[in-house]
Amino acid sequence: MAVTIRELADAAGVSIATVSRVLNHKSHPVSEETRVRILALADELGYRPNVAARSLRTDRSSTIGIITDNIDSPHTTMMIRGIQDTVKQAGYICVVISADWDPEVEREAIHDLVSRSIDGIVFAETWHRSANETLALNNIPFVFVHRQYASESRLSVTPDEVYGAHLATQHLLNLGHRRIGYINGPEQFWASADRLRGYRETLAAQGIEYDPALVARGDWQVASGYAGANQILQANPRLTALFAGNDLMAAGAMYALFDAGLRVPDDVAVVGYDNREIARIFRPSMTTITLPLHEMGQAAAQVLLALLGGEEPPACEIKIQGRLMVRESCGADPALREPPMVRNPRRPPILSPTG
Amino acid sequence: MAVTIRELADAAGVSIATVSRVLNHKSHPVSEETRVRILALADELGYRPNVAARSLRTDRSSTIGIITDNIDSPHTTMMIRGIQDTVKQAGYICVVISADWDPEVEREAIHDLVSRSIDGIVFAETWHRSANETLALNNIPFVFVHRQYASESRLSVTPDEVYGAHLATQHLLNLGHRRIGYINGPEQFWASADRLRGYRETLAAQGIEYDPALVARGDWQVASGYAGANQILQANPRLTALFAGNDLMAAGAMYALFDAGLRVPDDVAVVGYDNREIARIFRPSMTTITLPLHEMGQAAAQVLLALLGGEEPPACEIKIQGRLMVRESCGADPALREPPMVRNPRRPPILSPTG
DNA sequence: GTGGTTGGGGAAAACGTTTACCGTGCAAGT
DNA sequence: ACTTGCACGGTAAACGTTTTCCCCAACCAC
Repeated sequence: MAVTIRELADAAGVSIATVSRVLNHKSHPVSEETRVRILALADELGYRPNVAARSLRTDRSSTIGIITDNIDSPHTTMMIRGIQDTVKQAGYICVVISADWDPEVEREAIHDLVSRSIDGIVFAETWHRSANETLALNNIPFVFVHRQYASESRLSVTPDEVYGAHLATQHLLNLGHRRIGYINGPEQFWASADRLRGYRETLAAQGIEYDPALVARGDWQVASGYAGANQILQANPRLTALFAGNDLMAAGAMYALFDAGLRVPDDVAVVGYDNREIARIFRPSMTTITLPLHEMGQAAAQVLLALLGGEEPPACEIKIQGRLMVRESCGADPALREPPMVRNPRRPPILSPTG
Repeated sequence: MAVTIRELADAAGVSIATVSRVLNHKSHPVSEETRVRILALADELGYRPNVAARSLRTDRSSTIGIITDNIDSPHTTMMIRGIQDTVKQAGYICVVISADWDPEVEREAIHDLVSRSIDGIVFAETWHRSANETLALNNIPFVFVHRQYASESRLSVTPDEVYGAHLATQHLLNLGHRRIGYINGPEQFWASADRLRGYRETLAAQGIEYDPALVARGDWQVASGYAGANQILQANPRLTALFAGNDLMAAGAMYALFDAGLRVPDDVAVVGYDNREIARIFRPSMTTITLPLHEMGQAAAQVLLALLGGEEPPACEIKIQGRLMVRESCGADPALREPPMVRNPRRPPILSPTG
């Protein structure tokens, strides 16, 4: 089987204590000579500490848990990637658990992780506050990332939605638009509230007063973007720009504009949010706001690592800013844009009514 | 801290050996009375075996590893979900590692997992055959799922690409089409080879001879679907149907058809492959072949569990069949279809040139 | 009555680490 | 010369399980 610390110690002619000391580079001094000898020998024999034995002794496992409601979501996987990339450098690996929006499953998962001497947990887009006490009791550090409900003050990292909506709105203002519609997500998501706020504040800063007739409410889905755009259009026939709370609704909105005989971006400029895959593929390709999921994962992991190292976390609530991704749907100067997936040399974008 | 087997044994007035025996329901008999007493007490005290200690003793960890090149891919996450769902019922959890197409990272990951007494590994969409010997040496079972290169015979589960292409082609034939174009993926992927084969065999079975002028080669991306469709169209002006090797190329193809003044599905029917998110969102929504990723993950996990249980695996190469997802782009009877994301009551689908 | 079997249970070794506790031997300070 | 301190290293306990070996009582067959 695998080579143990005992065998390594015997081979080096020292005690296992010495080996352990050089490997864990602790305070206890070891002569430079034996140090390099053991290190060389360890490398040669391919020695790898048995993690189970170490965990048993130290009650730490070099493992962090990621609890999410469903790993099968584009949001979640990018955050996981960010977390992994960061903790990996510190020698940690990740176990991922899908809790399926079921508090009982989540609770069970937490207990399981605790019995595995997990070092820390990040809750991605979820938290049912089940077994919160369990974690506190075993004082296992935990962090939230992209959590939906912000009712309590917790260590968490979230996207800066206000800033993102500001970016989108300001971009449209910069392009000369003044009547800018907004299709919001469901109000119970703070993302919706914050994005609406960013939209309003940016307009206000420009001296444009808020007009409720320019705002519709969707449910993040394509069909609601379609309906929302029609609603806004009906109240504002002279609309020149539309900002959608996410890319799916932006797609629906563009379908609606097309059906209304309006061209994008020529007649109406459109900006989405999230930078989902569809934004790249759509024609016209969508200008949108990126959700900085990878960076959020990294930030959450850094907070967790700090906690594990006994440090104070940098801040209680960390907000990560996304950025504007300029593509075709906003009608901005092509020089600013990334090339579209399919450029049509002869014809206007597919959504234009020229056919 | 957590309650140990010692405390549980003391509370029950028995030895730890007895407790261990009832908990692991092994051959050694225990009287029914003490059995229920211990079980009740364990439940009451919230006893959970320390996994590290158990691993140390048994060299098993109730953990299986998933190695993939990049967790941030729609394909991968659905397979992971399938794996998780299956192994969870057997008490296993999953650690997932992204190897980034780097054999060295993969090798390192394998060693890490071995030192953690991992019970089994599934390689998802990857394998650099690094450290294959390591696994064999420690006789850790492993399985491949959705592996790209099939040069060697290994325990693996893959989608039945021939069947999927057959489904698509047959569907178009059933709708009355005879001149059916095909945009293939890059030849070095067996998925491309198999899909092409399914296409050819289905045509042959119908007595239609294979025409190379109806086949183009893409690279899975949107732009290549655009180019491929144009190429086929130029050689076959009377084309009535197009089958694309994936949904992205199907999207590109539909853009090309639109630009050529052709309506989908009225003039040309289109079928994609993979059932990616875009297939649902696109207008017209795409008829496509599902990639049975969840089922593949489940199957792979079942094979692994069988191996872990000492059983013989059911088969060496398991192929999972996808199914036809009928939507708008093929022009089939609407009664057969799932409702599109956005139905337009007044106008034809967006891709039609009526504008 | 003797020997064998069987149901039930305990003692203790072992798994591979980390680490608290002790020894040396040597240099420096008094 | 006698402490004191430090650099270096060994011994052994401990972590919480599983499992081997053993024991005891009861029962059965002869």
